[in-house]
Amino acid sequence: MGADLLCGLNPPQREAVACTNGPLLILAGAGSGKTRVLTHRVAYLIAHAEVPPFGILAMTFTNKAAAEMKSRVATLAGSEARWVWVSTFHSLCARILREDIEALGYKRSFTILDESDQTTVVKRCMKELNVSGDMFKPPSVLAAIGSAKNELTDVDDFRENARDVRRRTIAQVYEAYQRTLVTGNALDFDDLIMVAVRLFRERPEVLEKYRNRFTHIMVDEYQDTNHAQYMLVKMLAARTRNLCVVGDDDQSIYEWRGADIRNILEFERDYPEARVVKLEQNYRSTQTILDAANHVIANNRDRKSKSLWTARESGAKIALYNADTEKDEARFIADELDRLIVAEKRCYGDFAVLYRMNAQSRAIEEVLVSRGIPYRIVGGLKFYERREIKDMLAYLRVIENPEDSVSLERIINVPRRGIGDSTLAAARSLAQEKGLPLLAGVQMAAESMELAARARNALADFLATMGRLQPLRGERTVSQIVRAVLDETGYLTDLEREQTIEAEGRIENLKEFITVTQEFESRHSEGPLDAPSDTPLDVPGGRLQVGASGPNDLAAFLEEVSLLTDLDRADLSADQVTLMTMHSAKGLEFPVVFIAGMEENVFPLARSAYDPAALEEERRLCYVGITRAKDRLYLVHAFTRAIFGSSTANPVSRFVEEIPGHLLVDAFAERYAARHGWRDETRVTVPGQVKMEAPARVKTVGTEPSKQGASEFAAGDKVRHAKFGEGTVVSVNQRAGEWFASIAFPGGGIKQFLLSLAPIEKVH
DNA sequence: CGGTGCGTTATTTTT
DNA sequence: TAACGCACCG
Repeated sequence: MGADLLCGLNPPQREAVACTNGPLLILAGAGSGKTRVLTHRVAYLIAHAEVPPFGILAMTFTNKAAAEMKSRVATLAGSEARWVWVSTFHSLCARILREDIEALGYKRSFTILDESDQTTVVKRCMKELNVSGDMFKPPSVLAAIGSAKNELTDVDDFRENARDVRRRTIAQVYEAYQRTLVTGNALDFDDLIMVAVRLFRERPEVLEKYRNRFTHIMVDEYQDTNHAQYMLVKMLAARTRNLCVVGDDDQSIYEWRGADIRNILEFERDYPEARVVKLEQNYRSTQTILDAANHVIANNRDRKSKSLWTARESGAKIALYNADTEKDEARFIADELDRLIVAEKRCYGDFAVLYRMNAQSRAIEEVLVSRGIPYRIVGGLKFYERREIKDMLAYLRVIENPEDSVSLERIINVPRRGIGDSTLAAARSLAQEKGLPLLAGVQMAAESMELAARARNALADFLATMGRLQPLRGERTVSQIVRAVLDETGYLTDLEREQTIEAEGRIENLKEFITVTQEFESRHSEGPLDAPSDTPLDVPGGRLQVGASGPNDLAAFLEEVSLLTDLDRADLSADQVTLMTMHSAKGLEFPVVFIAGMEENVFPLARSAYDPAALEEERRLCYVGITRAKDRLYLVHAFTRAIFGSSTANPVSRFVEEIPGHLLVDAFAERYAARHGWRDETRVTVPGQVKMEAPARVKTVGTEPSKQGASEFAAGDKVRHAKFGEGTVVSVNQRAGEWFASIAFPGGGIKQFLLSLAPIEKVH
């Protein structure tokens, strides 16, 4: 059996699978069969090394990766596999904390806050502390708090290390924020990890329990771990040191979110006895695509050198298309897509369109809709972030955890019941005086003579409603509770009364939400599958509790939902074109990939261009994007792009320049022009609302581009414009035989000019 | 209290 | 473009 598991693997893969003891670092390039190695290794541990399955812990970042690994391990190792713990970092920590968090003074019914909840709390804390929203943007304050938590820096540490005014102010907000969470018995995503580490530190006997349990630990995407996750893994693995981490420093694209690339670069320092295996054979892409990826990434300094190779032939060249605008870009993509469906008998599911920012999806979507091409968007507007869904979840959370003040604030006046800001503020201050959760403050306020009778009645009504809903917890199934909330609160009636398309959409979403709860119930009523009665932790499959609708159903549902993302709901098997950011595309592959927006200031983003570390991360993102493609890759850039309202002209991305010319082919010259002829995109909108007429194009394929004006100006030149005054040439680029210059004016932004017409002269 | 309208601002986001 | 915060008014 053990030997079977080594069949069909290449030598380094085999080495990684068969290395069952001690620390192991697997450097797995893109498409090198990483998941295959991980799953085979789990099966091998069970079958060959006789490791009990419940001693194996495999950690991933996404539920999707966890689910895939789980099912593939099941295929290889059979029913034994369900005892293996395959879990995301966050759900592992959530489960550990549900068991033992009481040791730290939280209750086991704690709520998990998502990002929008966090923003709400931070904004409120800033307001209470009179911190100016101009100087301190809530998202950046939140980011500072988040990265502190990722570094395991608590409020006290943070305050002590706050040197300047800014940091000291943030320290105050952090303190207030954390106090809000603690009194609300709530944890944010970062807390899940940080508090778990704290639990291990303060309760060695708890750590000991897990250390003894997990004799073999595996971590996927190790390059994306942050310090807290690193520490968690280190603590868990300290006894046996049977730690296998898999990652690729070239695919580290979450540094901005706290991922610490040193975790992988310095693994051998942490574990000097570590074995290192490099997987460099790529089974995914053509040689041309790999060459391009290798050339781009070679421009990064800080990396473990490796070079991907493939046994596949070189394949098609990478098609580069210079679109006029983002609309033309979308049109080109749709054209090529249709063409390949016929010419190469492709299906929609073979294609992915990748971009840097979600905002770019719009133009592409519009064209796909108008052509009737089926597509799916990953990311962007999320199901669980829709208002009505968040409202329902907030009700459920308050029912489950009445101390959850964040959720309570969300729903106390939804639907409208006449509880306004001032009433709420009164309740809040009453609660704060006594250090009690908000609900207690609401109860006091309802009886307080300080408040108007109308406000008191409104509060009393609300309390009565919640009083009817609260007892349903443990008595009814989740879907029954949701229905009760919709009815009792009048939420549904209000929406129905609205009679708008928007309201109808919300009702549809609520129906969908009920379906989600029902699915959850049917999954959980299949009865105890395999849970031994001695410890509820022994449930494989990421579930908190097993069994028919019991008292903890709601808790389990809420936990599952808080840790779920849209990606987990997306059905990637349907025959549709996939649109998503390059970040979301990590770990996926497609026969044909389009990368849109290959322009400076878009990709790489303008703010990353001058920060070497940020630029390297952008480049890794580019590497990830390129290596998603199996057979064909398209790089598309637009001469001008309307984004956030105004249009800007950007030069082609430096990443395109980093690809050797012989790997590229001009898609326009190759076929697009031949099929369509030139179009007459004549109007170019430039920043500052200046509209400029460019001559209609009368060019035919093969005509030499005009060289006129080419030598006149160059980047860096100082020029004077008749209207805008002195400026500096940022770039000069050619388009359809005409030369354009981007000129920066002090204080006036960057404007685009047609050199043959614009009133500009050189200044010496 | 709650609705309207204006001005500001703008990555990426595994959980 | 579009979402959100804030100020103002009924």
